[in-house]
Amino acid sequence: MRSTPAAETFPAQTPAASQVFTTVLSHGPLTRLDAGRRAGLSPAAVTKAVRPLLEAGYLVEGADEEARPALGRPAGLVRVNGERALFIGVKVTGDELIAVLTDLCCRIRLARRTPLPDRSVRKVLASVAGLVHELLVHAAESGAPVLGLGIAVSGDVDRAEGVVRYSPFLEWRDIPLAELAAMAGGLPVTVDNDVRALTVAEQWFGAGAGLSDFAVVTVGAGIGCGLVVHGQVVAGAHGVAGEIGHVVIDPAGPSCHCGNRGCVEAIAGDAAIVTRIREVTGRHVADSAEAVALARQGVPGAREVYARAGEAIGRGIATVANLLGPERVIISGEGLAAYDLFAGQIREAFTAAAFGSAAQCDVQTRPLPFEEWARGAAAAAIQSFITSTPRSGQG
Amino acid sequence: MRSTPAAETFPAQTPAASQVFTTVLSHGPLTRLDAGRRAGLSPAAVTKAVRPLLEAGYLVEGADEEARPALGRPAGLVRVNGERALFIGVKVTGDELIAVLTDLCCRIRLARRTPLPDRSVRKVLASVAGLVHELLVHAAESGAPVLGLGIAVSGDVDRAEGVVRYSPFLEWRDIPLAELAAMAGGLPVTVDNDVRALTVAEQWFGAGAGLSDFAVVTVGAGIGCGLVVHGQVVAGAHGVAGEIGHVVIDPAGPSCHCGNRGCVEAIAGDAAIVTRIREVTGRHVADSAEAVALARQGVPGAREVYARAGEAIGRGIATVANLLGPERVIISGEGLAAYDLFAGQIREAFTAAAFGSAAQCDVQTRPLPFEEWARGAAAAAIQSFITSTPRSGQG
DNA sequence: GCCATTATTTTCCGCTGTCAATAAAAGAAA
DNA sequence: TTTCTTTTATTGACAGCGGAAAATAATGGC
Repeated sequence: MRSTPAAETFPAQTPAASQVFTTVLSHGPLTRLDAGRRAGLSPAAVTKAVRPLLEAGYLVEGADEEARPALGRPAGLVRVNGERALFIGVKVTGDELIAVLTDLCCRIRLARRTPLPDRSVRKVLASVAGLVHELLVHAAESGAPVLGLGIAVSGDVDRAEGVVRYSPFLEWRDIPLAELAAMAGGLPVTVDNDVRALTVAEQWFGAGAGLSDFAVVTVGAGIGCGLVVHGQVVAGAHGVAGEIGHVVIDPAGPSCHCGNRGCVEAIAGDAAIVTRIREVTGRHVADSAEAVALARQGVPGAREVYARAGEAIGRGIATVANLLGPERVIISGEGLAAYDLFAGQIREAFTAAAFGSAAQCDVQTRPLPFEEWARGAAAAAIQSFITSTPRSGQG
Repeated sequence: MRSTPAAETFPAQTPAASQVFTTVLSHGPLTRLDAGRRAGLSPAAVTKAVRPLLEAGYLVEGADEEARPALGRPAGLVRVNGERALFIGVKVTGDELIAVLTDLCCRIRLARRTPLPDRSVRKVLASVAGLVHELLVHAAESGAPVLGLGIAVSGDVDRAEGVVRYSPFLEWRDIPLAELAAMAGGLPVTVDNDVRALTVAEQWFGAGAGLSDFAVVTVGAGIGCGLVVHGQVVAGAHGVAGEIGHVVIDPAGPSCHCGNRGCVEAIAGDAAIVTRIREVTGRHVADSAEAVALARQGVPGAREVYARAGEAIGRGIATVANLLGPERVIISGEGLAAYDLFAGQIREAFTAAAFGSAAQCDVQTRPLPFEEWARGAAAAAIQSFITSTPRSGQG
């Protein structure tokens, strides 16, 4: 039954050990005292938690040369040994696969992309296996073991079960992807929704580190949103959450594929912008790159389309802020390439529509290189590896 | 410094004991086995947790006469002894105080309301003290001790600190209400936002019992929303959360006191409906009761105003469902008196605007008697009492 | 009366994290 | 150089929580 080899498991048996490790992972090198303070543990507990992790090579010690206070015993810093383990993350889009090899600190070692002519589960799995193999070969040279594979798919994904319930882009329904991929690749597999995976990456390795309530908004072909509330990623009781793209901004707006009018996505999604610019300028516009170019050239009407998109996004973010009161909102996504075209409107619309002190929410932007989605998948795999119970876990 | 007497504390030292008690509180009489199953504990742990609570009188045993399976040792049911302790909840509105005396199961024993001619902190405290005294006298007859006072106020309230940061209705800013009321009344005081308090009541004693993700939407003078995500009430990083009333539904809609146009509250709030019906029908309409009457009589235009309000509420709820994917939404509030006038539209708009399986969310309505807000305050007090750490807690 | 069956309690037992005391690693003072 | 002071890390004893398994309890059926 189990074709996957008994993979290495993470030597953090106790809650405290997990706690300490993730704290060090997210907050860089820390003294044992600081780690304890952050994790709410006594120094003694940190010492005990750290030892097996040092022995297993997941943590390393290194003293901080500069910035040492003149008095007292110098602090010994503890940090995660990124070299200790590698992970692979794969993002499956409608027409291509993006894969990255990362270390334990989720730093990208290598990225690959390959077109995906066929969306059948079989073919996708074969392509994934091919990419994974390629990355494994590279990883073998570095000597570090690859300990997990994360796969990110848009749509309704049940991470705990490893099942893709429904992915409209891929036209998949109830595919036990984790199991299938584990059989093909021999690695423990984590499957998650793409936006949630990206949110995990921000939560552990990005601008969300240490925050208990924040949101990630992705702007691109679709408009998505990952939410962290009470320190946990929101998954939704029925698999749907963070659908900011289908929040209705203007009931008189353009119609959306979801059946409504004036969704954020129907105004600010890539396709919507391209279509609208085509209509407004009368020119032929092939893709968003051209749309951006037209707007930057100052072609009449094109700028306004972006302005309107920015307004829609800003309103959507304000809605999230009004409902959840996050500490921070991180805007990211491929669409950020056009950020200069709508940044002002996003901020303006957000400030106008945020209620009371919800406006205090810190709205940031982060560039999103194309491998970022795949990195999110790797982050999910890292998370699974670290939090996996050391019992006989199945792929 | 401490003018409050050393009040009785809840004898649940261990997490397991708290867990078991709240489980029994929310899910009625349970066998020890069932309680353990629900709380994720072994039967042995339940026995140990239950004993001190029985001894202290917070729990009582009672066998279930009917519905006993023919075989095996009959189960001994454990339930909360409501008589063991009483709590007082007070809701402060702009023009009146509502107070209730409840038992430990949050069942209302007595309700009182009194007009509030003056909103100064001094006067409000005096009125609260008067009402509390009156209820205390009644409570004394029953012999059960009153162990906590909850105060619910609309606006930005920091429950942990017991401070009202800003309440627009009362025009209060940074009032350490818990401390002030504790000095006046001699009871441990919990101060919370009114909608959050109501949400706590639903979470522990109502339709949210046992759910880890749900929302409470209140319809009335304002449109509010309390959220429970991952089993905890959402408070917002900056004190604002659940502001569904100021989610913009229609940028071309009527202007709202918050400065925007087309907020849910600007369409479906009591004042908005009355104003609009006045405009549409040309008649004099004094308050919502008259507005409802006109709509029920079939006066042309009045019904449509309610229909539009229902649509706005339904859209707002759909927005919550799209973003958070709650298991259930509980609609409540004074405005529910007009439920027959907009129920259809709420449901319709919700179904239309909910994305994908977010539409599976169970939308319920619950009548909201006038004392319900005060009961929410009592629920908050009960929660504080039960979860209070048995260290030297301050009032 | 004995047995099967289910509920509850008891009796250990492992394990976790805290506490308080101790060691370690400096620079400062003598 | 020695000794102090200061801050960090470690150690070992310890309390207590919750689990596993075995014992006990309460029934109805045979």
